[in-house]
Amino acid sequence: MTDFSSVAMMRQNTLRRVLREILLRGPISRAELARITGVSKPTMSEVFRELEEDGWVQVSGRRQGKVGRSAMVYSVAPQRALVFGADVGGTKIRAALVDMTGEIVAETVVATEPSGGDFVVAQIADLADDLAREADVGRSRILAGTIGLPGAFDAATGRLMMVPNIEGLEGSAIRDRLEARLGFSVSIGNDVNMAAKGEQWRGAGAGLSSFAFIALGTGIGMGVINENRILSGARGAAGEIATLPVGADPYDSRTFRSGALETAVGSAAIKDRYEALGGERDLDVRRIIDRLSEDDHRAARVLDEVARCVGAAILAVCAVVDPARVILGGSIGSRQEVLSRVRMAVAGCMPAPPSITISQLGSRAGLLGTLAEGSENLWNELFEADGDSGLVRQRAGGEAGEVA
Amino acid sequence: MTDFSSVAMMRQNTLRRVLREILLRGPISRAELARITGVSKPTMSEVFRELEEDGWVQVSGRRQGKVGRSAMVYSVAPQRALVFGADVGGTKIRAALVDMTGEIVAETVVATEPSGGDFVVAQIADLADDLAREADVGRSRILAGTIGLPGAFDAATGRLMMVPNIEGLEGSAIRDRLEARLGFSVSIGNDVNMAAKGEQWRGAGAGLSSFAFIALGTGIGMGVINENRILSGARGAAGEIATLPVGADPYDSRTFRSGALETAVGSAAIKDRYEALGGERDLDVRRIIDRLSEDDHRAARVLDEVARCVGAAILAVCAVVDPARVILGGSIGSRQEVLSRVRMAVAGCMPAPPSITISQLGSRAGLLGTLAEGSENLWNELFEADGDSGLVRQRAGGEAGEVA
DNA sequence: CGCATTAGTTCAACCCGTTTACAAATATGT
DNA sequence: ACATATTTGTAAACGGGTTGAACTAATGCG
Repeated sequence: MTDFSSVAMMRQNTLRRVLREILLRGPISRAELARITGVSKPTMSEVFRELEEDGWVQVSGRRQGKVGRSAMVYSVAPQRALVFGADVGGTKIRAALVDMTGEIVAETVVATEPSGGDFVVAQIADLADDLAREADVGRSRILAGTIGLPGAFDAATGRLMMVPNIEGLEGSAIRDRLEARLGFSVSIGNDVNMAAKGEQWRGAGAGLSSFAFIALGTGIGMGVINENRILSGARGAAGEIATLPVGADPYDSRTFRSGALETAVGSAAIKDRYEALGGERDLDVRRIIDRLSEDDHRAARVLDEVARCVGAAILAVCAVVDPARVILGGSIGSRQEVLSRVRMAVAGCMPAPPSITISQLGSRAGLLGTLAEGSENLWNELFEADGDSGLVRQRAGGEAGEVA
Repeated sequence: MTDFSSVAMMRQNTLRRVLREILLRGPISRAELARITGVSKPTMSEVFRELEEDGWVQVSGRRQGKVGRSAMVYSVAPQRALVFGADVGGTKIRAALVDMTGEIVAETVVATEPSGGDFVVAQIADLADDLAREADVGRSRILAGTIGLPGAFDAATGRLMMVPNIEGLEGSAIRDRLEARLGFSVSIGNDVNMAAKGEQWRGAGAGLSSFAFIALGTGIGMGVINENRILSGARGAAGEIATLPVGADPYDSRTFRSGALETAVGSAAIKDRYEALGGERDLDVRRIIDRLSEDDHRAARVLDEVARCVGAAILAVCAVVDPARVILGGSIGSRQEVLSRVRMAVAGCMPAPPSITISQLGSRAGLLGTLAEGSENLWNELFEADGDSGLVRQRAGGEAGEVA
């Protein structure tokens, strides 16, 4: 909305406007920016002085070769503001730091603390410290962070519900706990939603404003992006498609709690189906899919059945949210053998099926999503928010200083 | 984003900020507003002078009874800016004008021009004229409008697709045509989405930020509100749940084009089912439902079957978008006899079903939704947009004047 | 009727951005 | 090599918008 109209706010706005343009347009001179934005040259110089003093921009060269005086070229100091992202899974935590230009300056993977709860919170905080050290930047330069977690984060109550795999987080005010430990503003996202966001940032969803990401592995889950926003639902449970009435009778008491679709296409279901057809016992799902190349007709039949269920699920998803594309991920969903069968199935039940592709980022999708989400939040805070974004501290009798 | 920081913009911002506060806080004095907003008294008086000169605010009384000098109390001139809304159906067009306080100042219903196309466009334009006359306001005071239409409006291409019931609109750039005729900025919305918006504005969705509205009549359709925004989908086809894989095999070639769910629960399906059970022929669906009170076991069985399908559809919708509530509307959906059966069905397939209620606005829901949507658009244009919102014309050697 | 209190105006001062003018630096043409 | 056109960047004067302080106006209260 419109910001405060006080005189002091005007400079704050100019600072934001100029910094944003430098970020968007890359290395640029003051005169050039003055022409583009309409801000006068004297003001531009003054603004650059403040931004440079505060460490936001730095000289990155001189423009030469053209007629006239050579220009000082400035660019944003990428490490002035960093964003922390972490994708917390039941077994692994992936974490990284990204700078303002979108470059990942440090990344790591560790095993999740099996004790869960506060141990995981502490572990995440340590990761932030480690990464800052690794990237050789001040810890205080991390201004925002996003944590991806399995489960539904209810923004209204601030609590994380339905958390599988990690002990001691069910019903926890995880955001507040993390903020207290990390010392910067934290947002929480569902792991599959984050994977969708990641694919949009630099994966199979690049350039799309509305699409769905379906993670098909042990279980099944979905993240939907609609008009560039994550579809969250009233309790943060949107995309929990395990319960879709597909593959089994939804009114059957056996599927009442576990979810019809998941009992039809989850890893356990695939194994069960394979064994029921007389296939080898205790075989990993990956191995079952591998056997397709050995002309295992049982594996082929099982996969066909699974694909028909996934196809119907995609039909349902398209009926409700109309995605431009469906991206398949997860250990099963990202198999080419599954994709081709799903495409076939979808062609059999939809007159105008969406494009269907495989995740480009694999297991890193979730992490990249948290980085994208965190960067977006920081961007909004710096450039879109009302009032004082704390870009450059108001000088009250002193020098300009740190960020809020 | 942040607006232009030029000096001239500062006053524009102050105007917007002040006008918005007056709208939100109702009748208020200048001194009071100065205290609340932090804007100084001299500036506040100057701003009020401009707003009054331009007709945005007017004196509405004096504050007396308190110690000290009595204050002039101002409020927004409600008819300074009006919004036009129209819900265009196959047989009827409902249209209305709403002022800035949200009060409907004129409303009408007419039969839709059967010739369709340009005739309907002209008809809508005439309605705007008629309503302005009826409300006794200048036609130019209508600053924005929203038209609800059946079909999917693809914002990317600007064209309306899949239009049933109205001739000559398929594939049309309907927004541009309407804007040309109406002379103010127009937005297009799907009729069911508009009904959902209407229920949120002043119906069964009041106070909810995420819910679904399901229209069950001749066909079946849905509008979803997620985080106060309409879920549109990539091609504006979100909520077209006629094709949900419920009630029939989605891979059956007979339901390939018509949609599994719609062939199971549409009016035609209900009649067919009833007749197949040996019920009276050529009976209106409304009459079939009426017969429940006469202990017609065939009607009961048909309705139970339909409710089970709707229940499974709601399960699917909840799995995908997690609404806080499902509102049933349309000629069939708004029947109490249907609601109770659907509630029963849902309890049989969901551990934690959403609340399910009947539309409070009936056939006016769509119209109210267009008014809500149009008001929201105007609000954004006036108060949230970048740069010059044209609230008060820049004085260039003359008096302040009209709006853009 | 005087006083405390609140509403609203006048005026000088300040901050920010712009315009204009000018100094500094660089490529180009002769 | 040198003048010239061109561009960058700074200095000074100016103007618009907001503010704080001082002031006038109006009202309730004792």
